[in-house]
Amino acid sequence: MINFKKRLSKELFKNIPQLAEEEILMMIEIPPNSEMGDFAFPCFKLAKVFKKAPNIIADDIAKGLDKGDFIDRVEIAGGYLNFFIDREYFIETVLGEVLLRKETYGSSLIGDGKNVIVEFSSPNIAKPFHIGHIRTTVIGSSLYNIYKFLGYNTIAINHLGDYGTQFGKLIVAFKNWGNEEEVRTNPIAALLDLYVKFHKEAETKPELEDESRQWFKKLENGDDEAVKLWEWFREVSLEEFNRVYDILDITFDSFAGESFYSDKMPAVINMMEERGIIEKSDGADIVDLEPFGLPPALIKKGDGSTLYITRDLAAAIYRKETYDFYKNIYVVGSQQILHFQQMKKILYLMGFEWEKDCVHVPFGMVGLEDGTMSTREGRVVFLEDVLNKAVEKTRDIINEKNPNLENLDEIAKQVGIGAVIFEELSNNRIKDYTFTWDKVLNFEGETGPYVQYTHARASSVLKRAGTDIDSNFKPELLADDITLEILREIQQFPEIVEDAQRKNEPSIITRHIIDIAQAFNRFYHEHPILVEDEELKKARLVVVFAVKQVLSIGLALLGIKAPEKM
RNA sequence: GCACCUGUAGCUCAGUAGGAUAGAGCAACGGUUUCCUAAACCGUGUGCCGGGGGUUCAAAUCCCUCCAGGUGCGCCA
Repeated sequence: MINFKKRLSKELFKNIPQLAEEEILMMIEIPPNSEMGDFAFPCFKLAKVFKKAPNIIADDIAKGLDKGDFIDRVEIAGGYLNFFIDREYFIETVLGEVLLRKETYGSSLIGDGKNVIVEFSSPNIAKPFHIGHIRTTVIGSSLYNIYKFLGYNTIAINHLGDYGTQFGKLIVAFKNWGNEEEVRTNPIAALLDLYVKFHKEAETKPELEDESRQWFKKLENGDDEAVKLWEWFREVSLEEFNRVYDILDITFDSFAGESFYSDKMPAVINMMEERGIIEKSDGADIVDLEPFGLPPALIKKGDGSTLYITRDLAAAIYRKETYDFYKNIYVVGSQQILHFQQMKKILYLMGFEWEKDCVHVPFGMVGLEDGTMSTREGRVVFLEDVLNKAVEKTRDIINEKNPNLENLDEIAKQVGIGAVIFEELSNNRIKDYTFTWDKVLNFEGETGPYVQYTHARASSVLKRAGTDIDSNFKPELLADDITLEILREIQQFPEIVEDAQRKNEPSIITRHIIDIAQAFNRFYHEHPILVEDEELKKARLVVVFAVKQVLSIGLALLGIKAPEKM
């Protein structure tokens, strides 16, 4: 792996033995402006150690430095030591690396032998799959890809919301007002109607609530009728969800949802009791988390039935036993920060030191322009509608701009869906955002189609060139600022991927491939590629190839297709 | 009331584990196409980085405090 920073820190270490090599590596930064240098080492911190002014220290280090074969020159500016990497060496190494590693450029084996669980999407059975679910779905899927790319053995779990008192309600509603035919033909809509109807009726007939609690109890006890209905609801809902997952091309390794853990909860509660961490309070069982500054966690209701957190505890323990995870990642909304804090503390109190490997990856809420989404009030934007509309719009654009394009449907799908996913993954996940049709259907500027378009352009040039990529090119022909800027971005890509993993933040990759695309479009505009001069053409084609390669890797990590034409 | 998150250009947002003159996109205005895809490129303008203190050689970034918005706090998930 090329790593200029690492090589630099090795050289610097020889002159600054007072610091650890690792420390030096962390201190190396990239100057705000490439004219200042390729890499910089700030000497301010050393001032205290050496009792000298930073610029003098920089000067001393520069004098003792062995430039080796890769440092062209060193400049001192203020307290900074600025390094200029030998251009030809830089060009050769970066492009050589991409040519060598191809679709594995930026991947690594740091995760080798480690199991990482990513729990994401997790929609509720019998409820619509709406725009609010898209974030967990695409963030989770992208994290899954990123961890896998870095060598982790990754497990995607869809923790379906397929259990809980809501199913008692649904059973009661179905038995009172349900119609088998309707549920069969249009499951989610019919079940949602029943759910809404239940709440309306329950306002005047509170006994319905009791009835539904009883039915849920029956379900937990394995009552035949209850289980049968529940299985049916689950099955028809899942069919609808799978349609969306197919469109998004997302797969899961496990659909073990909440119900899967229903028979594993008594054992968990026993463990807690043995540990003596459960207390009675107002008829319910709770765990006091006062010592951690957290409100108490409710484990069991007054009627003895369990709650969400108990299932999550059972799930975590089951996963540890089954997968022996290195990390157990929950891609769940920021509303549940407290829930996961409590869960981790309970695991801690139960003596599981691996609770620290359970990480909640929260994200902000999706709102609508006219307020928050409400399933019950019908104020909801269906994910499938968004995806379909994006594909339709893409088809219109293609018909206008590129009417002769082959397999229009396939490309329209790739670009339309890509636009939606890209938009979802372009901001820091913690930020709340407001869904607007304008935004998802905007295909210009920092968008998915922009990056895909850039990829298609690069692909098209390569195809037109008609020759194989020749790694025996003359690097000096690529030593202009516009081309170098592309190579700097490409050189950073592996670090960017690692950063995205460390922070569980796919948007870092999204932002970076925009930068690469921008740099390439500038290049594309300024430099004709398929020129007479064979040497120049050969060299530029290598750049085009590298850009296409890295864009396609980046898009794949986000879960977006990279069409060759569009 | 308590806890957590957010506050950067008209709008949407970046800002790399404190660092050099705070950057993109959109919107606005102007320009580029007999030439490899104009979903592109180039140019023009805008900032009390929510306010106030503090730490530091250096703060959008760390600490304190206040303000604004959001979220969460026992029988939902």
